[in-house]
Amino acid sequence: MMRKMSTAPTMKDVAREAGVALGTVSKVVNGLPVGENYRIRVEAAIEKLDYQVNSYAQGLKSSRTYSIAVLLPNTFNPFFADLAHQLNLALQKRRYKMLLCCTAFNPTEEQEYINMVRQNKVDGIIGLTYNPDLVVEPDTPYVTIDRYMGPGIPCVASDNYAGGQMAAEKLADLGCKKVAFLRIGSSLTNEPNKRRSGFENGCLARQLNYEMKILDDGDPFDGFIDFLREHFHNGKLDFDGLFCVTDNLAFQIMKVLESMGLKVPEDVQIIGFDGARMFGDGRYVCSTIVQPTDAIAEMCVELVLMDNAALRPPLVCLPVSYAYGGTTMERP
Amino acid sequence: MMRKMSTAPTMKDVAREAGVALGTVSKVVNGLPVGENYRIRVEAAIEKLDYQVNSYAQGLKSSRTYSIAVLLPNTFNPFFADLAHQLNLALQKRRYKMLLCCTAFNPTEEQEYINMVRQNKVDGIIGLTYNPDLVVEPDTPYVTIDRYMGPGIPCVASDNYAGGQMAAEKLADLGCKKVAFLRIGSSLTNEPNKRRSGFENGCLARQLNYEMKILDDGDPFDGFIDFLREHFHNGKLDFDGLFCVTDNLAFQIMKVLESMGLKVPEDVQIIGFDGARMFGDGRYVCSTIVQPTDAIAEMCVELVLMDNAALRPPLVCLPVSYAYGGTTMERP
DNA sequence: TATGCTAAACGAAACGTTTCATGAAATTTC
DNA sequence: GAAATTTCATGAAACGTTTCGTTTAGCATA
Repeated sequence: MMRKMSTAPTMKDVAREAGVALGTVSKVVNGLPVGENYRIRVEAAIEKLDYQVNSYAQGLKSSRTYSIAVLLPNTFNPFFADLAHQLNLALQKRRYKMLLCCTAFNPTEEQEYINMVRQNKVDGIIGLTYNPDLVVEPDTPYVTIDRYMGPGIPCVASDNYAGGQMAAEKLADLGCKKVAFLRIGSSLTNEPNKRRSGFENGCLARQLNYEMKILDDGDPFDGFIDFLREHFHNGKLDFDGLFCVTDNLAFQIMKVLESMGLKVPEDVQIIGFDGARMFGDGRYVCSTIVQPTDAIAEMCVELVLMDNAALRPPLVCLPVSYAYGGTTMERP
Repeated sequence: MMRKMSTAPTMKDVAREAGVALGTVSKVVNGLPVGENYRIRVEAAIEKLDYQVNSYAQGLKSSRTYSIAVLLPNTFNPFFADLAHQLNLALQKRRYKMLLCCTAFNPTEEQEYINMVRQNKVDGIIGLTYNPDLVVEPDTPYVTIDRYMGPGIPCVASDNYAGGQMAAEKLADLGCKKVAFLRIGSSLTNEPNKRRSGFENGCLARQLNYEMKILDDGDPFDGFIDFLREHFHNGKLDFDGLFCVTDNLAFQIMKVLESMGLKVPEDVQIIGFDGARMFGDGRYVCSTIVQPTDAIAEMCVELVLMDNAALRPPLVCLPVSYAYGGTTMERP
């Protein structure tokens, strides 16, 4: 007496087993109101047959897929890694799946992923992208991180302006007299660019001398080396403090300073931005302005799943904080 | 004269537009042989209507979803982050999507994700998991990283034994006289455990004195601190070399040594395992045995997508290499 | 007991593909 | 030139859900 076990059980099988109609099973599965005795019978049948809904049939019928695509440049950079992790957590909490797409900062990749994801009918997209003219399906909720892309597309970011200001104030508090701001990155208008104006403002408020060295994405890194050399006389740097636009940059700059025979933080104090840590819980890579990745992730998920699109704010800025990481002079 | 644009175009729309049958459109979309003139007409219609296949309908009908679930503990640890990235690359190359699931080393999470993923009818699963008795759907191809789970479930790993041996040899080459192996991690049998025996063997071959301190997953980290204290007399450590089972551990141990007033690598040389780097391309966190994450990822994808399950090897070991990271004495 | 009303189960239709039996057209063969 | 063969477009059926108009059962009222 063989049972046909060749194929996975469907709702129809459950209905037959429980002696109820198809629609009733559907209701039970979706938690809709059903008579108590029916519910019990259906649940027993589900248990017995080890029934699992087929989410492809579900997706086809209801165009609700419980999956969100996340576009990030990579998972190398601890900031992105952290973001990926927090997004995964926030989505999981709501029983959503995360489709992770690494774009390598490549505008073509970004667009291709968006297209691919359209086919997959994800319920929404959360993207930290660099393509200035990304074409997104207007009917798929889209939320960006760090990059304002137009009305109807909310952008979630740290309070970059406040972060820049905080960095300036911290350097001033730590006794710096002449500082510099180093930035390399996208030349598009985006939220992280506000770090510069925040920093400038902070310096002005504290009457702190400052210079800027701004490179664009394609520019060779050597630009910074040249800049530092120009300000290097008799074994001493003109600056006693540096604010680097990211921890990644700070990390690279430290290597340059080291090769010039300069000590961090004794000769130059450095503050980065992002809050990069080595193993998720290790110490910070450098003294840094920490982005609240947990809050950012939570907010992104909140917004991308929001029913009433009209209520979505165009820009959400979340508070940053300062963390000691050994590249500034104070004791932690 | 309004076109109905309310809903996305379907194959039926394309067929009507091109004046061909539904099946013909399907063939064109799937690259099956079709008369040249038909193909051209269909392609024009697809272009014109901006048609995108609905992969949920596709998945329902063909039970081929072009998506693979990847289970990793997190994306913090640079090794996992690297793996995630390389897997993403390898999958993307074959036009597969990656469903990333972070399990936080939690057996329950792991099982829940497996269950969730069953519903989603992914084409396969690649998992770096810790639950010893994970129940996986036998009809979904499963490939593990680092953990042999039984026949029919291929395991991809670095050559951990050779890596351990390499670490011992390196320490011997660098002039160490007495070394120690520190390990914390899962007590299950798994591939990384072979690092110990490889190391032991390497030490014996080179007549290098060694000790071991092995902690299990739940054990408090203080076990290592106690161990080091026991071997610390008059400001000197009994060991001049340490092999830590992961870079993460090496990183933590370095902090302990620092707090004891010991200098790395002058007082103690340290070799870790994994090949963790800060920003994907920064320097290594410590001198380390590097795992070939690219090859691991490629192999996992290869195996999980392999048509003939019978041909899948039970275990694949891939070659590791040594990298200088500032915690050993040689110049890079 | 007959009537009206509510609540909830029922089950057919539809979602957008793939597949396959059918048949038409083109090609080959004698 | 007719018959046999091959080639390939056709379109209906099926995949496993959700939805919604219909029907039935249950209960209160008179």
